[in-house]
Amino acid sequence: MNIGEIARRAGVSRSTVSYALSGKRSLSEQTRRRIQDVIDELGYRPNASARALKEGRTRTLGLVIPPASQRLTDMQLGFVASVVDAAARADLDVLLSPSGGEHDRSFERVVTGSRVDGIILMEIRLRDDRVTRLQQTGLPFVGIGRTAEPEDMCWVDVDYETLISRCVQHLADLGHRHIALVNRSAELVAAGYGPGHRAQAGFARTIAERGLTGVELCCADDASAGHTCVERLLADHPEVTALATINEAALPGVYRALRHAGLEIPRDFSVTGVAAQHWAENLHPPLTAADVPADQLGAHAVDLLIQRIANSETPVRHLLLAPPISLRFTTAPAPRRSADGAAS
Amino acid sequence: MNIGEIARRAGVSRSTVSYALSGKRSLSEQTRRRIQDVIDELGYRPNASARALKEGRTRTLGLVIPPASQRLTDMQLGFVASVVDAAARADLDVLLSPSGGEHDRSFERVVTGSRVDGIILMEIRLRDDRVTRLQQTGLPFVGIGRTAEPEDMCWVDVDYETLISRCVQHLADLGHRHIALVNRSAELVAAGYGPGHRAQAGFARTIAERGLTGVELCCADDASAGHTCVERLLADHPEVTALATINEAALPGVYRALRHAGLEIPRDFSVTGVAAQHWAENLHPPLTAADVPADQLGAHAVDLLIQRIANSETPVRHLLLAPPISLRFTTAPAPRRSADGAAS
DNA sequence: TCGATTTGTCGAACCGATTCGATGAACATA
DNA sequence: TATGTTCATCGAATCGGTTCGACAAATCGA
Repeated sequence: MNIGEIARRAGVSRSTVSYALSGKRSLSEQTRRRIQDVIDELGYRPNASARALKEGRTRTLGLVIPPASQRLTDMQLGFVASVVDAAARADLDVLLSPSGGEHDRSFERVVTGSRVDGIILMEIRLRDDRVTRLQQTGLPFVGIGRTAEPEDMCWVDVDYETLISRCVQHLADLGHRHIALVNRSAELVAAGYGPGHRAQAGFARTIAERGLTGVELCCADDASAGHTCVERLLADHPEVTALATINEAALPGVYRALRHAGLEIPRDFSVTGVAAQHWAENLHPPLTAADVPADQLGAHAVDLLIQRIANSETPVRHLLLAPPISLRFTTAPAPRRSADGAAS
Repeated sequence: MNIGEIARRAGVSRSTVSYALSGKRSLSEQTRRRIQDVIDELGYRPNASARALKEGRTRTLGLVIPPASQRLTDMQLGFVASVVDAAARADLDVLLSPSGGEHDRSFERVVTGSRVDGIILMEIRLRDDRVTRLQQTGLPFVGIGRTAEPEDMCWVDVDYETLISRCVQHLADLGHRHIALVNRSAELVAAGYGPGHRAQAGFARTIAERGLTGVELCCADDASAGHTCVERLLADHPEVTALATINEAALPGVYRALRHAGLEIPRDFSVTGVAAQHWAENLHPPLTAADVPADQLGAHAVDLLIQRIANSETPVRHLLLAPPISLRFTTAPAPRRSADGAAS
């Protein structure tokens, strides 16, 4: 069931069938009809490999995700979903490639075997070998996230520095003087995870500007780690009355630990940060947070990539989003506390 | 940078380079070395489309997921992760295709354009057009889930009927007489979602066998729906003292509604069901549930598919898993209640 | 030393599409 | 009627690999 078979049954040459399919030359209505009938009858569709070989493009995008074994956060899942959706809208397929860990073969295959027309790279580190590798090869790519020197690459990113700064401002405006930052895991930050570092920077800067005191904590990406982390925070720094976080997966545990300690949110303790909208809304109480528009980011990344693929001379473009904080129900004026930090 | 270029630089023919790469014929150590050096120097890798065209296989698996816009449950995410991992271990790539909704073009492209060697189909309905379509085309495929007549296809599935039955048995053994089933959304069940129907069947059968009374509820896949659903349950059926569910996404809301109603889990109300282990453990209190081993299922599906691809005469095989219930902290003996159902 | 076998390499065909230049028929123009 | 256009279609080359048959050189056994 290849193009030759169609041609034979329709009594035309293979090239004529090809033109009927692509419309790149005019055909008599009569032959076009005949060819279309045969195609419909046999359910023929051109072989993707053959087409890719001749055309020099695969109509496929690569999506490089963090090693799949490590659970994706809600936000990451949102990115994947929106990339897949946006690609589907543009009639492009998506090839998934876990990278990092033991999966470097997969990354190399995708990058180097002409399997895809371009790549979307998630979870970029401040220094990232994969970016270097992609720049070597010249394959078009767009990052969701950015390296330390991001000028000569295309990316979309969330401005964690600004967002965490705004969170701290917001808490300071409410009278909180002692604020914690709950970051993502220590290993991730140590490995140069950009959002972690930028959140730190925004936090430290704003704490200093407003003359507050701040505590930084790292926390693994799950609820029980969030629980432990806040227990420790309350024990070691009882003066703290609010926290901001970029670790959405930890939030259920954060809530739980506060409740266990007899602190009601937001009356006794305020919580805010950066999270996927879906996640923030489904917590209880719903989280006052900067809602990361994962769907927009993913779709925009796909758009940028499509442009670069169409014309590799397209200037590199960036999109740095700092969505406003959505006020929900987890921040309130700082409670009055006695000197030792117990709630009044 | 194609095979001809390598051949020229190494001073051999293209076929010799090909044999050097595949090892399918013996070469002198000397020429093999020379060729390998050139390959390493230029970082050459064969063009995947050309290879796929000649070999007649793409070394790619298709993974058909529910429309990405609709959020994946934790369990579904586990399937995706394990499929991607298992495929990577077998040096296969994974092409993602959202299906259903507006994405039928994507499904057709994957199925019919010779883009993949085989397909893994998630979220199969009791009657499923995609299965019919795949059987027509003869493309090897394996379902995660199964249709109403699953004998002539390959699949792996979770035995929801047995699992929910066991949940009810467990609750009955603890003295509960009035038990609810929290199913997934009404639309999903109406659309012929297999697990929904099979859970219903197991529930109804066991309720009858043990002479209990049962209530069935449908509930959308998120926490707030779970909350509403349980509120309604408590209002309409105050005699109910326990529930079983296959709707893991609703569980946080289920817990919350029970707490709001002043019911402590498991003292006043027992909760159990089927969930991804990760999810069950991260709830608070951790859920007594049948832990679905998503990673095993996905890996097994990939294995089956690889076998079928290698030899399409491989007999169809099934795997129906009924993992044991892990006792955690959400079931307890039925509370004594007054006749109108209020806790004593 | 001759024929048989093994070893190492090459050339050509092929996979299934796309696309360019060519060709012949139909038609218009002079 | 000769000439130039336009239209519809075809044949052949091409994309970058793999693989089969051929063949020369080296090695072996008798």
